[in-house]
Parts: sequence; C-alpha cells; structure tokens
Amino acid sequence: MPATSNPNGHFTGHAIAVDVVLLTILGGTLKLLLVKREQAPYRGAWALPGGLVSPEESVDDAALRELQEETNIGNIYLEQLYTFGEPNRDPRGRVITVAYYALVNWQQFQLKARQRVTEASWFPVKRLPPLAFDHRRIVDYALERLRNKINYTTVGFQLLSRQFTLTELQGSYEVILGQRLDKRNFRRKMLQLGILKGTRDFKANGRQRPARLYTFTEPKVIKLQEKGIIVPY
Amino acid sequence: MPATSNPNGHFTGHAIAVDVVLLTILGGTLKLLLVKREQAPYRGAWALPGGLVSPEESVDDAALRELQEETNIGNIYLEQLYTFGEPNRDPRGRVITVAYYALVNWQQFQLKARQRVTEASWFPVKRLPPLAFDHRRIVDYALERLRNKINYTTVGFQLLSRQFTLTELQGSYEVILGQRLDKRNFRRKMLQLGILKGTRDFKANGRQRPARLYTFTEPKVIKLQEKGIIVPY
DNA sequence: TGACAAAGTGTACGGGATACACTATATTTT
DNA sequence: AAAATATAGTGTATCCCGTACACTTTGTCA
Repeated sequence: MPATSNPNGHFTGHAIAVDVVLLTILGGTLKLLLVKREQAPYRGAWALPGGLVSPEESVDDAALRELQEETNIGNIYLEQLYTFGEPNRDPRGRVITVAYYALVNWQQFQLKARQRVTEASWFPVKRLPPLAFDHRRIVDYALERLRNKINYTTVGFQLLSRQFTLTELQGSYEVILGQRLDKRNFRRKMLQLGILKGTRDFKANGRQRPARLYTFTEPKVIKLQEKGIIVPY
Repeated sequence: MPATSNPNGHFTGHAIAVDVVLLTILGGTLKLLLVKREQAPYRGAWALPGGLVSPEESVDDAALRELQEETNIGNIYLEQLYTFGEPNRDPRGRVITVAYYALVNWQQFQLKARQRVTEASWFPVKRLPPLAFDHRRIVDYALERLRNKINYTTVGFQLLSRQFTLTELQGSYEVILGQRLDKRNFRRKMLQLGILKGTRDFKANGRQRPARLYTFTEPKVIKLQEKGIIVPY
C-alpha cells in the first residue's frame, strides 16, 4: 500500500500514473499502440504505455517520458484526456491515473520504434485484446473524445505526413468518424477553410493520375479553432 | 515533504488535491465562489474550495465532499475540468490537483449555504482578488471551457431554477458569453430545439406583463448533445 | 384609465451544408 | 502507340439555418 502520511498529517501519499492512448492509421483502419506488461499485476497482458509519475517531474513530462521509454517515440503533442481516480482501479492499491492521447503518423513513428525496450504493437481499435486495469475504459473515452474533437479542430492532420493528398486527408476523417464522406463537399470545405496550401509536387500511386500534394498552413489554424471547424456530413 | 517510496520502491507518494470552480449568476454578473484560507500557506488569502483526496475515496467524491464541508453545498453535478501537475505549484511540496467546475442557481444554493464552516463569498469573475496557489490559472481555464461548452451543451440551464422565463435563460447565456443576443432569434432557436416545455404559470416581475415560465425536458437532451447545440450569434 | 416596461412575435436575405455524376489524366498493359 | 485502368479533380441546385431588424401585446401600478 502506497498510502502514507507525513509527520504533520496534512499529506497523504498517492501513486500517480500516466497512460497514453496513441492512435494511428494503418492499412485504412484506426490502430492503437499497446505494450506488453512485464511485471505483475496483469503480467503478460496488453496495456497502454505509461507508468508512475516521479516526484520531480510534471505530469505532462511523465507522460512524454513513459512514452519515450516504452516505445521510443518522442517529440509529439500529447493532449490531456481525463483523470481516473476510482480507489480500486489498481489491485496494488491506490493509483490515480492521468490519461493522455495523441495521433501520430505511422511512417514517422515506425522509424523511431526500431530499438524498443518493451514489446509493443499496433492493434485495430475495433478488435482490441483484453486490456490490463481499466485501460479499456480509457481507450473508449479517448475514442469518443476524438470523434467529437475532429469536428472542430485539426486533429485529423496529425495522422498525416507533412505533405499529403486530399484523398489521404479525407481518408483520415473517414476512419475516425467511421463513415464515408462526399469527395466534392469535403474538398470544397477543406480548401475554403484556408488552412491548406497546394504544393507543386504530386504523388504517384500506381497506374492512375497522380494527386497533388498539400501542406498544412499553421498560422491560420488558431483563428479557426476559435470559430470551430465543421466537417461536411 | 510528502514524497515517499514504499519498501518495494515501485510507488512514490504524491498529495492529490481537488479544487472546485463554482459559478453562479447574481445581479446580472457571473460570480465565483471563494473561501478564505485558514491555514498556511496563503493563510487569509482567497482560494477555490477544495482540499486533499483521502486514500479511500474517489477523486470525484473528494471534490463533492470538500465542497460540502467548506460551503455546505451538495447534490450538484461537478464536471472534471483539468489536472494540474506542475511540480512547484504548491510551496509545501508536490501536490497535484484535479480541478472541477459547476454552475449553480444562486437561490437554491443560498439556502444551503447559511450554516457554513469556512468563510466563503461570491466574487464577480471580472474583479477577483489575488488567489492562493495557481488558482487564478484554474479559474481562467474554467471560464474559457465554459464559454466554449455553452455552445454545444445545456450548461446554461444549470444556473436557473426549475422553472424559468425565456428572458432569464437568455440572460444566463449573455452573461457567460459576455455579449448581447437577439431576443427573437434566441427564442426561436431555443424553442425549436424541443428541450423546453411551457408551463401554465407566469412570473410577474413588477409592473409589466408577466412572462411565461418554462421547464427543461431532460429526455431530449442526450440526442441534442450528440448533434451539438448552436446558440444564435 | 393611462403610462409603463417587459413580453412576445415575423420576414427577408445570405451562406453553407447537402445531394449528386461526369471528365481529366498519368500509368500500365497489350 | 493505342487502349484500358483507376483515381484525381470538378459544378450546380436545393434547403435549412443563422442573421438582421421593429413593432404590437398585455398585466401592473400610479
């Protein structure tokens, strides 16, 4: 039991953990990064990357550090999701966890993952194995938040490379929302938002007409987030 | 210092606190409930109601309990806001705080608040005194979230009594958004949402024509939250 | 009974969400 | 070199909703 009191009785010790819901698109489906637990409890079970917060670091930093340590991925923007504070969510005793989530482009991540410490793997969110602790609940919460958030922010872009085609962008929205979108309406909407800039490059995808590559123009995003982006359909 | 490790070295103790941003409308302005600190640090300063989480209770329960203890207000819905986890936000040592917020109807609260333990008072959010710890930052964050949330949820209703006039409802939206709304558009929008039910009662407000009282029809709200409520203007 | 003050009501305009199908073109195959 | 392929890329009509805007109604109180 971790709970302790210091001499003056004003503080009670709790263990604080962080857990990271990291999502990507791979093969046209949304996938979640899981690591295999090497210690009890739930030894051998799949779990979210994460671990305990050290006394000297911020909670945000702990999330980044754990992700770095367990999956060798770093330098990404983690958004705080929710804090889960039920007394019995960890069989070892009282552990409160602060959950984070992020979307990453799989290709960029793949490179960094070569020399991993922990066994890690991507699972389609529609077919997850049994998860340790209450991690399933955390994942469900993250997915719900994501589907909501894609309607008024630019999270859909985090899944793509720096340059991307409009078809790829539409695909990331479709995977997150779980529904098909109309090509003409989607393109008109995205282009008129003014956050995309066409490049002179094209992407050849086999034996069809190559598609123009676009980039994301950061500066205009802030204003949009105030107004709220509404995606077609 | 509260930080401790247990024998096996796997757990590190942290103090977990909760803080509650409780808002109401009083005299046409948005007000925040603050309590006067009776102990060091920041003794005598105004602070958010809150305190440390006990080992046996959930974080949500702790927020409700602290609010009950310090202000004698209970039985309200607290929404989790954000977890603040910087290492040096409390001069006593490492304290991570989970912030909550809620809107209440002042008249209902007033009754309950008569017999308070701690000195507490409502302050207009535009003229707050210096606050203890990083509570100012927490308040600012709550206000930002609230202004955002009122556009797609029904938080504006929590400020009112069970029966209310459309003018009162509009007033609560105006106070939160900090801008005037058009009466005709506001009424049309609210009525067509289908979440209001007119009663046969009227509220006489002096020497004008009395206004019809409405109630809020809970069941339809869930569907609306999926679609998102857009308030006129 | 007349003044008061807030309650309550309608319409015109513009923009954007929606529905819907064909042409353009680089690549690969024959 | 011509034909087949498969995705890229494009326009229009409709409808709903957000917006702007001002006068009439009515219970109360002097």
